[in-house]
Amino acid sequence: MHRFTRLFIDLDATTRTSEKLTALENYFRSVPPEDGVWALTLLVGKRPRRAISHTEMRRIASERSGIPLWLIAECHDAAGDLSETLALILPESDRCSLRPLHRVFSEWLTPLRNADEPSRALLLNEAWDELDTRQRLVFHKLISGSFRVGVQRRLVVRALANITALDPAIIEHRLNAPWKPTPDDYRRILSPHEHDSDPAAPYPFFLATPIRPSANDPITDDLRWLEHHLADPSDWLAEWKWDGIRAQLIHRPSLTMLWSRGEEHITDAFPELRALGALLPDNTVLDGEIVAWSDQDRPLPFSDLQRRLNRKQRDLMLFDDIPIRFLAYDLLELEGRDLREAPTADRRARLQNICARLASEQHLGVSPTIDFASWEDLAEQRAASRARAVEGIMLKRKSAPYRSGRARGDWWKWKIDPYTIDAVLIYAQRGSGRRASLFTDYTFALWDNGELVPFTKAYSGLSDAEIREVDDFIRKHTTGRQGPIRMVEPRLVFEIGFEGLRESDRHRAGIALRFPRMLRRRTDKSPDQADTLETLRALLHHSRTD
DNA sequence: AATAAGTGACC
DNA sequence: GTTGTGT
DNA sequence: ACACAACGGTCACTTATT
Repeated sequence: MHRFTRLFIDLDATTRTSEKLTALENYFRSVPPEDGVWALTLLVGKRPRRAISHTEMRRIASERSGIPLWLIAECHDAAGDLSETLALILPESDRCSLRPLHRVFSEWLTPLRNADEPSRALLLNEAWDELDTRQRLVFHKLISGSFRVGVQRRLVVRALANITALDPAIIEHRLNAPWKPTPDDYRRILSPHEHDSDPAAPYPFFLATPIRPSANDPITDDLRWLEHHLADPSDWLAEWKWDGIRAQLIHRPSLTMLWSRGEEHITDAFPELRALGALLPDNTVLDGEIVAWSDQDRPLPFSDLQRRLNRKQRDLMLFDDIPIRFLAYDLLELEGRDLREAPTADRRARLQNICARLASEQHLGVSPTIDFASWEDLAEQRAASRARAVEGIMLKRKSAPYRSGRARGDWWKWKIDPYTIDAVLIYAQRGSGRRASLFTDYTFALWDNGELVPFTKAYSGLSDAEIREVDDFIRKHTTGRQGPIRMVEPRLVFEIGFEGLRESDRHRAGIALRFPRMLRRRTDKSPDQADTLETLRALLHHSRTD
């Protein structure tokens, strides 16, 4: 526990990649597999679900420290983090626990989850007796299900690659296969032998970058941007950007599996697709999109598809209500040969060959390429995206290999221009972490019969400087409070951008937005010039019919 | 038993 | 998914 | 350019509270 706490503090203390990397390498070099595998689980895998509720933790801490609950709530409000607050208010201890990390799980965390209430209090007190302040902080995060630390998977992979002198891609591939926090699995993941990888694991996905991503790109026009950055249209392959779930379909002898982008095994949700495996040559891996597909031969909304995911009740799989297709767009492996280094155009040709034989399969299709003569031509076709129920266009360099992760340059997404609407800021809430001291979380409203009706929240889109301005306004123009929420004088107007909208009964306005964000402050507009709910309803109606 | 709140997957 | 910041 | 942090909403499911 002391080494892991040290690692946590080190990772938290810096934003420098090199320092994080060193901290990770030192840690993994110094701990035995029993502990290393738990650390690995915490850093790249799933954080433990909570073993005790905040309410109960607060109460037990209050009993031990003698600090009343209301005061703890105040401290929590000021500090912004309950684990930290409780670590600080408990009677100080300078003992430092040497209990190894795996025993923290087996002797504290697991029992805590299964114990009854009095035993939970006993266990917690026992742990507090042994841990120092920093260890308590980490421990609280572990047991309350809020453990998070500032490293992402990639960095951990790099650290392990450095330790083992293996290619990061190999580590990545091994981590993609199912593993459990056991010393054996840990040794396998760190095995210096290159081919100890699991054939059931998906390849790391290649992700596209949005075109014109940086706000300060001097070129503001999409067509100019394409001409400048992608140059010759004939070097590029265009496809529709489907609104579905990215997935790899892996077919091994007597085994077909489907993996999502988050490396989740989702085969069980789509048995129709597992059945496709039998039609493919052994050891074939397809990359593509699972899309809900109407009998009108067009995509259904994403939310329909989502209903097929995470289902426990297998008897109600909605096969007929929500039919699906796998639209393949890449071939990563064929008959055991890894094709990722081959040019995109070649992989495409082979993919079409394989799927041509299966043209009658209703659940399988090749995502068609879009013929286009010029960028202008493609822009015109893109304008039909909403009508086709797709999200825009994908552009892939014909000569490029299949890369891993969000590598820039070869795969681009050119999404449809977002919808926009001008709305009034009416509530605000504090952010968390780096933004704990500022009001960064905003609720927006539209006019409806002379009344402002809240319809969405948005956080992203403002720079720190703009946030400070808005925060200042909120502090000076608060009209009331409800718990952590401040009511704000309805004076600021923002242009809200979003990708789509649908009816929803979770919101008073009856409509929910997809990917809402602030595009800009409308200082030129007064609140009464903001849009109405009627405008939004009209957009909703329009989006269903065009 | 019914409802609310939380979690984790997808986008 | 989107976005802004820091290195 | 990249990694990271802080956020939006849905759905299905689980756990806590009434």
